[in-house]
Amino acid sequence: MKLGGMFGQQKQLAPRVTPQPAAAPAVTKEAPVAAGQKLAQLVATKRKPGDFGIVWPKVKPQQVKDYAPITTQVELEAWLDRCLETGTFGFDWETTASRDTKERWQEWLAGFRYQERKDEYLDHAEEDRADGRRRIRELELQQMTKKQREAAAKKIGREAENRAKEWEAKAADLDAEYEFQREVYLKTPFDPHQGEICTASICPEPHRVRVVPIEHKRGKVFEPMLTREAARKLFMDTLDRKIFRSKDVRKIAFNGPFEVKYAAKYGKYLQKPFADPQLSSVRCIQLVDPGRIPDPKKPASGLGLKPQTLQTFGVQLGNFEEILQRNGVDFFDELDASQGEGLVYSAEDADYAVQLDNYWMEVARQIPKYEDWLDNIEMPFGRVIGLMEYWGMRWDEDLAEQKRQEAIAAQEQASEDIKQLVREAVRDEDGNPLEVNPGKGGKTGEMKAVIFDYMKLPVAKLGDPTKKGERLPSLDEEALIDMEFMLQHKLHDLKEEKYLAVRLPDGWEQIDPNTDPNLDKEQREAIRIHQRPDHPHKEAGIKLLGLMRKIQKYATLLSSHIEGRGKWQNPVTGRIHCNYTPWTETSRLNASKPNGQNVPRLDNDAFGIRNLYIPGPGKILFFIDFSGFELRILAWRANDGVMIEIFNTGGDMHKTTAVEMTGKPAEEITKKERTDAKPANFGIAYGGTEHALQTVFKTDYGIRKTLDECLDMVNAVKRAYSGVPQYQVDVVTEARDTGYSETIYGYKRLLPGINSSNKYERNTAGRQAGNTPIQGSAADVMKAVQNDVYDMIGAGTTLRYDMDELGPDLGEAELLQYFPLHHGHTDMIAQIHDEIIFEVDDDPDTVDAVHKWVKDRMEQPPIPGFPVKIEAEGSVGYAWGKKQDAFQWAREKRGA
DNA sequence: CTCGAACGCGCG
DNA sequence: GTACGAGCGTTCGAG
Repeated sequence: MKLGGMFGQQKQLAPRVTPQPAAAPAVTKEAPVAAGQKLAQLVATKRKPGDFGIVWPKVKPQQVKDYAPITTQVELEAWLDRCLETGTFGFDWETTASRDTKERWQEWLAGFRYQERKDEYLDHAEEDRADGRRRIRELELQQMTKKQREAAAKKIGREAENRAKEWEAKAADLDAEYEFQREVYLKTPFDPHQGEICTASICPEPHRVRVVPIEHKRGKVFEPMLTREAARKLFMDTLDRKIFRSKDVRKIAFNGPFEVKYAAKYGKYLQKPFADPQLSSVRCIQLVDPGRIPDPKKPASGLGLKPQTLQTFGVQLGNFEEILQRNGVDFFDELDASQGEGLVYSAEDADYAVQLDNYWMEVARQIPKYEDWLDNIEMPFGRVIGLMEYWGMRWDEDLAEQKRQEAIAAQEQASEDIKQLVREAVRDEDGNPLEVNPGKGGKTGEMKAVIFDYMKLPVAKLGDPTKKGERLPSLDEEALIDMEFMLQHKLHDLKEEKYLAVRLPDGWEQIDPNTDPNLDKEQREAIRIHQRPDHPHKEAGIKLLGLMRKIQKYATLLSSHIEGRGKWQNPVTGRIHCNYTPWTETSRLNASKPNGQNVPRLDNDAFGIRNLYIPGPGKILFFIDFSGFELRILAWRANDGVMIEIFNTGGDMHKTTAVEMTGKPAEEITKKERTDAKPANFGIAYGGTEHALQTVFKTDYGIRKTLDECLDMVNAVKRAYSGVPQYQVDVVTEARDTGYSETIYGYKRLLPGINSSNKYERNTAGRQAGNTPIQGSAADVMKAVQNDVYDMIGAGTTLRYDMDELGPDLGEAELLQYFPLHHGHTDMIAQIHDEIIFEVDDDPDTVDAVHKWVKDRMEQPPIPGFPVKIEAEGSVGYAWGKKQDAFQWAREKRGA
């Protein structure tokens, strides 16, 4: 190694991890000292921003493996006792298509008649060709010239070939459909509603694993005298009794949500401690070795169990698909898991989950607060993800179809109106009415040509300046609003808007703005604008822009929110199970396939899509959300006395802001003035500017304000809550030093741009530094709450299960009072950042009990001494779009 | 024909 | 050129 590489640390962040950590630069760059001394020394040394001075864990060599199958309950109990001794339970499920799923597949195959239909199509193709050849031969018998015969033969041949090709295309479609369905079928083991656990492996310490083959077509299985259902139940019950409910055993699974989801299928809940080395590894790598993550949007990609085991321990694990392929089978349960590669494959995952957990938690301990955050917030939250994915939300298919038809009709009507309007307003080069294709959303190239080339409507806004290439005119909602405004007021440039406020002298119609000596510059401009003729397409243009806004709304609602959701309905549950991941920059959740966190609000949706989300039979939806959550967190983080006072005394922050903006006393603030203050308040948390505020007013509130007015408002907010701008300066200063921004429980977001020489990058990073502690702390607090909800559901479920087994003990009223939450009756099914959705028995006592417990938990101070009151509000509904107050509902229900 | 960029829009 | 975070559907052009 070159000396420059060892000591020249200009650009160095953290060293790269290698399979041989002895070679890692962090260990070798300084004189060898004892680890403790070294740590102390590193703490004392001033480090570069983003450098955590990690001492990479020493990797112990792999030992001879003790992998073996377990086939009896006695062996299982003994092995779990071992886990109790070590305090470690590394585990992994192998799953397969369930019997029902396999039956459904066989039925589908039978109905699809793949081979039969394919043979039929190909026969038809062959017949068509043969027929063509026969008819060409017949031409010989007819009276015609050679040339005629050749032409006729050519025609017949072409027609026959075309018919044959059509049959072959049908055969190809059949192939494609079969392949598609088969791919879907082969993925069913990932879905607990279509799959089943066939094998489990259990690791109490590195290198020692027992594999439990529960249901396999070959080899020994667990308790072979039992039915497979009974064996699986015995296995899960035993795990639950000895391990899952224990608060002393660390349950470790790589990609924990998957294991948790399958546990939920059997009504099992895993109490903390719960570890997932996928989370600990990626979270650590993001901070100490960010170069290892090529795509920050998908930080876990390339960091699965197998690549990590290779990179960290130098061990190449078996490949699942290859093993199946080599054995010529579709699913794992067709292999023997009691010996050979089936056994080894199962065992390895649990073994290396434990080893990776050990390794990365040693790294986490060297990052301030990270071990705590991972152990108490982030890793246990994987259980919540698994649970919410397991349940999903019921989707009202019939109503959805009705709404789909309505949306299609609305979209088509808007499309027809646009076409007709363009025909009337615009002629093509030949003087004929112009035919235009508006597409689904009215944003095709043809439409752009109509608007900007034919009609020459004014351009209000150009495309994204941060993107390379020419800035084309924008047609987003803001642009459409501004274009309409410009037509109304004869503006050629939006910058002229300010002249509309200029007071015109009497008789301005007759004044020549170019020569009159009594005018100032502004008056001249104003008169010039007012004296302009109307745009030749003023009326048609305004109508067209209105239609453009409508068709875009309909297109979005139809494609993304009706059709785009319905297609994800699970074939078994009929529900929509969206996926969640924690991979966001602020530690928030995200949701996908479909995104369950962006369902349109009723006030912005002509079709009421939230009403398509309904509870299951005998159930009701219970919603509870933090009120003003991020602003409360901001009040704490900025330590702003005024904001804290407002939130703690039930005051009205929007009104207070309005007072500062208008200079009027609080009693005289009008409803409009209060509404005006709202976006300004929300904006400050993002480091908002007057420009952004202006856009929000225009697009969300339909109010036009000048930049100066918006600037005044931004300044008013900063004056009213002086702690906030101070906080924003302080947090940036700190981030420039440390290289990161941090949340309440310790998540850290690296901000490489914070010291950039590029002003834009630096400012962006500065706003992120200010926002991350707010948005990220809100996310952390929500995760802590949901972790406790999960634990409570687990506790209630366990208690009721034990009562069933051991005989009744408590009455339902007591149960609801002390353990209000339990599986299958009070289920947590979704999270939308500051809101949790539950599906609960349609019973006022149950709803009240859940409401009371969850509200109380949510309103606890996030940390001791937290100065701001936290409030949560509950509501219920038989559809997402039909919320009512939860306490009132329960009262009425009891009365009825 | 497939894939990705650009654009636009839904949510907190 | 100036608001934070996220996912997805449509359109269009490159490969």
